[in-house]
Parts: sequence; structure tokens; C-alpha cells
Amino acid sequence: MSETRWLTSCEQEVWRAFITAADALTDQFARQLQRDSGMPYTYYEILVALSEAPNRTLRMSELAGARGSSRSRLSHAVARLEEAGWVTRSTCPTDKRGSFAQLTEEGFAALEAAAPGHVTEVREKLFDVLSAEQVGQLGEISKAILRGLGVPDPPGCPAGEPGR
Amino acid sequence: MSETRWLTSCEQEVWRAFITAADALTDQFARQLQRDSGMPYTYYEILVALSEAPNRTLRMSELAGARGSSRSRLSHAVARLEEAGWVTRSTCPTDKRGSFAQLTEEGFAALEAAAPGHVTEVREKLFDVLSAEQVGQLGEISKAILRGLGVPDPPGCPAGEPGR
DNA sequence: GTGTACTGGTTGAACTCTCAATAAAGTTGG
DNA sequence: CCAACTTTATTGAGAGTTCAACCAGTACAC
Repeated sequence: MSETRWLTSCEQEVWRAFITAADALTDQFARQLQRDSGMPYTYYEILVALSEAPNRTLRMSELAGARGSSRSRLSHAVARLEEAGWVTRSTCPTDKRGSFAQLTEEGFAALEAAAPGHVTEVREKLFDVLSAEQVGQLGEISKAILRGLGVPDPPGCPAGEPGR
Repeated sequence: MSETRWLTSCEQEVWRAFITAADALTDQFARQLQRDSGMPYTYYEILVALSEAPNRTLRMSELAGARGSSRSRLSHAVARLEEAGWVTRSTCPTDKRGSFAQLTEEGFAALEAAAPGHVTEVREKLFDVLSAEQVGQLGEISKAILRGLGVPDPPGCPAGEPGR
């Protein structure tokens, strides 16, 4: 054990600004979604993940792994989503321990209804306040953090592509 | 109402990397604190805010405002911190509606015990994985986001100060 | 003064998340 | 084959957050 390497005042400032901004931002999005679409942000993410999967279906464990969610959390969440009629569960025929979660039409409709408001919020509160250069920097910084945490980052846009 | 301005694929990638990184990072810190010091991150922040206040005392509303916490949340949290013996409450003599929260010696000791582990985590998982340039960029980006959200950012280090 | 509105803070219920325990199905090695 | 282990998913209790409702106490008006 060595001595604690304390933060310099500059680092402290950056740290506080970052944690405050990240927190306020996620809070903003969570509230917007809850208010306008009646779903927590984590549930929205589940619906998004399912909507992008082949046949709009994923194993519970894949769904949990897709974002850093625990199995337990997912069980509770999907139970709730099933109540809402947005997802159905079925057991895997080849491995009877496993469960599939599938997005229903209602779930997809709910997602489509929620998406515009959410995207608008992300654009206004994040991309509109940053320069193109800063957006690039933020991407690099985020990836560096993810690497440091041992989270695999998805491959992406090779810096210069027009996009969409 | 105009058309939704959707995200380009590059923007999507940055957005996901950012939200994932911010999430994983805060999660990491929250777990580390809970595991090693038995307190949630928000409680740690409350103790920090109190420790920096004159006489280690703040009005409940100031404490709530200091970070984006609701009054209700603070009431519950401080009630819990009082149970733990880390904070005491007293009514304001000039305005009998108001309450003061004051950090106890035990609370200060708990904070001092928790700080090194937390700071070490912040250094390893954030500052060690970024270049000095990126740290500066992250500071600017965070401040821009805060401005966009209407959150006043504290004044700071004028770019070039050695720090601490 | 009394009525009205506002502010500071607390409370309770509903909900989400975490952690530990559990059940059930699959895997491995003698 | 069967016992020990691992994996997949669920469950229940406990803790924190949110939202709405709620008391005081204060401020402003007439």
C-alpha cells in the first residue's frame, strides 16, 4: 500500500464538473422519459436493446450483459415490462434454464412513441452545446474510460464519416 | 413542433460510449464506497458538502441545492445519517421552519476514513487513463453541458495552474 | 389583525435496485 | 450412473429515491 495520490485543485475541479454534469444529464433524461413516456430510463434501454436484436428477441443473460445490468435487476424489470404488455417471456427449448425476452408490438410502439422526445433531449442538452471537435474528444475520452474499466467498447465510426 | 433531428451514426456512437462510460464509472465508485465504507455515494457527497461548510453546518435547503438533490431525498438521507451518528439536526433560531444539519466528529472521522479509497479509485479509473490534454477537454465539455442545463458551475483553475 | 399565498422541511406509499438465497437445468469426473 | 460444480434465472427482504400530500412558519395584502 502506497500513499494516497490526492487530486490537485485542478483535477478536483474537473472531477466535480464531470460528475455533476454526468449526473445532471442522466437525471434530466430519466425525468423526461418518466414524465413523457411513463418508463424509467433503464426500461427504455431494455426496449432499445430488444428492438435491435434479431427477431426482437434476446436471452435474459445477453440482455443483462448488453448493458451492465445484473440478472436480478433484469428479472425484476422484465417482469414489470411483461405486466405492461411490452415484453413476453418464453423458455429456451435447447436449454431449459434459459429464458427469451421478446419485444411485443405494443412494446415496439411504446418505444417508437418515446424515442423522438428522448432523442430531442439528447440533441439539445448534449450535442447542441458542444462543438464538433468536442464531440470527437468526448468520444475518445469515453472510450478511454471504458477501456480502463475493462468494458469492451463497440467498434465505430472512423473519424470523418458523414454519418447516419 | 418541428421534425425530430435524429442522431447520426457517429453521434449515436459517441452518445452510447459516453452514457455507458459515465454510468459504469459512477457505478464503480458507488460500489467501491458501499463496499469499503458502508455508505452510498450520495451520503458521501452530503458528508463532503458539510465538511467544507463553515462550522461544518448547512441549512437543509442549501445542502439540497449544493448538489441537485430534492428536499425530500435529503430529509430521508439526513434522517439516516443521524441514525448513524454522523450528522445532527437542529432548528434555526431565526426562522423556525428551517433546520441545520451539522457534521459530527464521528461523521468527519467516517469521511476521513472513506476518502483515500475513493480518491484512489477516481485517480485510477479516470485521471490515469486520460492524458493531461484530455483532462482539460473533459473539464470544458462538462462545463458546457452544465451551462446548457442551467446549472451554475463553480469558478476554477485558469488553465495552467500547477494545482494543490 | 386576518386571509391568502409562499417557503422550508417532513412524511408515507409506490417503485427500483441490490444482495443473498434458492430452484432448476446443464456439465464434469470418477 | 451419480455426486459435485457451474450456469441461468427467479424470488424476497432491505435500502434509497420519487412523488404527492402535508404541517408549520413566514410574508404580503387588505
